[in-house]
Amino acid sequence: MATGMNGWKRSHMCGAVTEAIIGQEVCLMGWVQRERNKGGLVFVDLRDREGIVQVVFDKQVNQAEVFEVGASLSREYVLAVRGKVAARAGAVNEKLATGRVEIVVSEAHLINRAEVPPIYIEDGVEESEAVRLKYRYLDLRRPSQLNALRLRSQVLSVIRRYMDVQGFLDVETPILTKSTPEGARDFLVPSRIHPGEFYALPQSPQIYKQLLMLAGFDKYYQVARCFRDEDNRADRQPEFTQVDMEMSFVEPEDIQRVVEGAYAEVFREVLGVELALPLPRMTWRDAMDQYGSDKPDTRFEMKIASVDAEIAGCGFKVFEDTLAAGGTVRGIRAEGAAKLSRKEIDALGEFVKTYRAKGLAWAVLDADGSVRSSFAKNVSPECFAAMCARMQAQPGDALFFIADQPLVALNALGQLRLRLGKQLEMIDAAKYNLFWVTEFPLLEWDADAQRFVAMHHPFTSPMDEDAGKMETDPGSVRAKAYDLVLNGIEMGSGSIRIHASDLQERMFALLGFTHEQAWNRFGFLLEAFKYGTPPHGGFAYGVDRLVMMLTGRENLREVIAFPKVQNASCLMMETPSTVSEDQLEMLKIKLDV
RNA sequence: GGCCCGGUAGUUCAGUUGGUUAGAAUGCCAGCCUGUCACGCUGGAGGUCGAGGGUUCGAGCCCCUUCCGGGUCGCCA
Repeated sequence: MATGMNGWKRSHMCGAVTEAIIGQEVCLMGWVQRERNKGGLVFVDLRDREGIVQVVFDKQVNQAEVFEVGASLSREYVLAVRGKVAARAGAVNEKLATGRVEIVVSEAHLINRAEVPPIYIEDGVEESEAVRLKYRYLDLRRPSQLNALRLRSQVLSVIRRYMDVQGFLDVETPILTKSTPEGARDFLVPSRIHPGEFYALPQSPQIYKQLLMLAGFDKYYQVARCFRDEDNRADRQPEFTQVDMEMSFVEPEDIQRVVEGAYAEVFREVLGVELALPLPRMTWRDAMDQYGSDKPDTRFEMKIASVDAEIAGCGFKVFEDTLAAGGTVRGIRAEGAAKLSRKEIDALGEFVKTYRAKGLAWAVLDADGSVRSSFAKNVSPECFAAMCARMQAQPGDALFFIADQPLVALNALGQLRLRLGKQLEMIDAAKYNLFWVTEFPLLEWDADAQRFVAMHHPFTSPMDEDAGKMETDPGSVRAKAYDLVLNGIEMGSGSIRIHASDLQERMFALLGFTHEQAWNRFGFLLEAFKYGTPPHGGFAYGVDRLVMMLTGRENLREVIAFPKVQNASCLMMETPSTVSEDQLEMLKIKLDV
C-alpha cells in the first residue's frame, strides 16, 4: 500500500523542531516511534535520524480522514504530517530534546505501513546481538547505533581534511591483488579469464604504497579496506578499514608527527579532548619488561618487576630450575588485593595457564601482618622478605609471581595485570593514554618453522646502529618500527622501509629465503627497487578501532554498519553462500567439501 | 584446531531433586479512553524448550552428537 509523498516537501527534520520555530507551519516525514491513543486525542512520536518530536491528532479539530490516519498508526509506520509547531499544551517532557514543543496536525499522509519489528527500536534495551544483526537495518535505527556511525563519518571527515592540508595525495589501490606469502591468510578470488588462477584481497596496500613512493608521490594516504582470513575477536573483523599512509625522505619522527597530529585533530573535533603533543614514547623493551605487553594499558601502574636476584639460592626448586633453564621469575604487586578470596586467587592461577604459564605463585599480605602464600614455606624467611621488599609490598597487598621463559612469564603477567586492573577497578575510564611504542625487534623466532620471521614485514628497516648485528645476533636487532597504542589497544603500526637493495637481500637471507625465492615472491617489488628508490616509511591505523575507542564500545561490530560475526558470516545477508554449478563451471572450479 | 559461556513465547528472562496442562514481564490482537509521553483500563491470542539420538514409567532439566551466538588460546607479517 506504499504511496508517494503526496506531492509534499519535507520542511524540517523531526529532531530539529525547536521552540525557535513555534508558530510555523512545517511538513515532517519519519517513522512512528510510538503511538499513544487516548480515544479522541492521539499522540505520535515521530522519529528521523535527527531525533523525535511529538505530533498531536485531535478528533475535535481534525477532519475525520486525517484523524483516522492518526488512529490507525503502528510502530515504524512511515508518516508524513503537516501542521503548526506549538508550545506543549500539556506537560513538558524534559527527557526529550523537543519536549517543549509539539506539532498540531492539520494534514496527515500515511506513506508506508510496517510489519511489527522483531526488536525494539530504542536504546537501553538489551537484546541478543544475533537478532539485532539479522535485522541490522532496524538495529541501525536506534540512536546509539546511528550515532556511532555518525561519529565514524565525522572522524573520517576530520582525517581527510587534515591529510589534505598536510599535502597528502589520496590514491586508490587495487582490491584484486596478488596473494603474498608470510602473514595472514588471504581471501582468494578466482579468475574466470585465467582458470586455475586467483586474485587475493589485500591484507593492506603495503606493496602498492611503497611503489607509489618509488613513483615519486612523496606523500600518499588512503582510507583502505583490508581483508584477513583469520579467526575473529571482539576487536578483529575479516574486513576492516585503515587509514594507510606513506611518506618519502623521512625518519620515524616525521611520520609520527603526522599521525599524532591527525589523532589530535580527531580528539579535539570529536571529543573536545586536547592531546599533548608530541605523544610520549616507550621502547618495546620497556613495554615488555614493565607491562608484559607491546601494547600496554598505562592507565594504571602495577608494573612487572624481576625477583631473579632475590631468589638466587632460595632453595625453592621451581624458581631455581627456571633460572637454571635460562628463565626468569617476575612478579606484580596488586595493591589492596588481599581482599581476594582463595577461590578468586585460584581462578587467577587458572587464568594464567591459558597464556601457557605453568602456574602462579602468590602471597597475600593481610592487613594484620599475617601472610598467606602458595610458596613462602618453600623459601627462607630472608628470601621472602627480600622478595617483598623488591616488590615494595605493603600490608593489604597481594603479590603474584610467574617463573618461566621471559616471554611466557611477561605475557602471562601482562594479561594477569590487565585482569586485576579491571577486577580491582583500577582503570580510569575517562583517561586516554595514547603513546608510541618504538624500537620493535626486527625479527621474531618461529619455533614451528625453525626460522626467523619478520615481526612487522620483510621490508622493515633495521635501526642503523643495529644493522651490523643482523648476521651475528639477529634476535637482538631493533627495527625502525613503531606502534601507536591507546589504552592498551594497538591502534596501528608502521615503519621505515628498506630502500637499499643490498640490505633487502640481507633481510631476505635472514628470513631464510634464497635469492631465487625472494625474487619469485617479491620480484615485481625488487625489480622496481632497482630504479631509484627514495628512503620512505609509513603507517596505518585502524578506523574501526579508533571509532570503537572514541565511542567507548568494546566491540568492533558496534561501529561497522554491516559487520560479520565471529565465524566471519553475515547474519543478515547470510554470507558466505554457495554458488550455482554454472558459476563454478565457468571458473573451472570443482568442490571437494 | 582447543577451552569456556549461552540457546525456553515476537523480545528479555524464570523454570526447584527428572513428575499434572511450561510461567512472568514486555510486545502483539480486540474493545474503551481528550493531554499522554515506558500512557492507562478490560479481554484475548501466542511455545518444534535450537536440532537429532539416547537413558527413564516419565526429559526444558541427565547423557551423546550436531547446529547457532558470544568470549578466548592458537592464529592475526
